[in-house]
Amino acid sequence: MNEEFIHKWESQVKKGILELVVLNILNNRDYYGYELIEEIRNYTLIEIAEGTLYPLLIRLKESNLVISEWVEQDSGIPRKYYSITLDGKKTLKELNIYWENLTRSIQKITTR
Amino acid sequence: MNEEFIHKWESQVKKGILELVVLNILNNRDYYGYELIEEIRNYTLIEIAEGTLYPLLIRLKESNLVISEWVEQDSGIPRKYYSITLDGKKTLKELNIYWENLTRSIQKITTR
DNA sequence: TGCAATACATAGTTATGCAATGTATTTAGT
DNA sequence: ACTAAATACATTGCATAACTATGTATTGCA
Repeated sequence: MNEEFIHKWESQVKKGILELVVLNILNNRDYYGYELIEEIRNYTLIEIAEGTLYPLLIRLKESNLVISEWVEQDSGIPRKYYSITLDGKKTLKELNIYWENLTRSIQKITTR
Repeated sequence: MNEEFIHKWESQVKKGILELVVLNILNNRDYYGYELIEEIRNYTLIEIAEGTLYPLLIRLKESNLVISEWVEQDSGIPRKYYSITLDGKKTLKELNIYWENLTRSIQKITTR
């Protein structure tokens, strides 16, 4: 009945959260874009469109939170690998703190 | 250093989440708008601007998730009280399920 | 008298997710 | 050999929502 409302809401909820997710994943090791999409799909069940991720990675790069490097493959299309920067790690720490407080707050509200 | 990035990110993260918070609060009892702002501020440390909440309540009403009623006061300005509808309760259940899965997924990523 | 708090509301700005579309290479199936 | 799907990147335009700024109006306090 309210499927449309819920669908729109789910899109809105992803705003900002996807940056948090991507930075946390890149905090473990380097990834290329297409790989990130699969990783997010597998580990979180979050659907992320290509038209969402690539601009997102560009924004992270422009904010100096990640750097990128083209890597030629033995066969196939070259991949652009992304690495988190020192700045990215520092910022991520603050995002994670904010996120933790936020979710704890909401937990209190939903379970009373 | 990246205060600007973090500040923008915090705004983006609130998108959708504020609707979840408001619906959960209204699921306990009726509130008027101004009261909701204080309630959210006190219980969650989430800052919500008036220019955010009032349009949000209008959207919830237009989606038939809440209804509103003007209530005259013995003294002072009349208050517009909001009540969650049956439709709102059903929708809220689904939002809470999605939210729970989402936060659990992110928890896995941030703590590895 | 004037300022802060209460209580509602809207217009314009800004940012992001997403569908649609595009390019190019490789692989698997028939 | 041909075709479709998968891989891998990217951009344009639309819809949506948070926020700043601004506005109206009442009440209480210094």
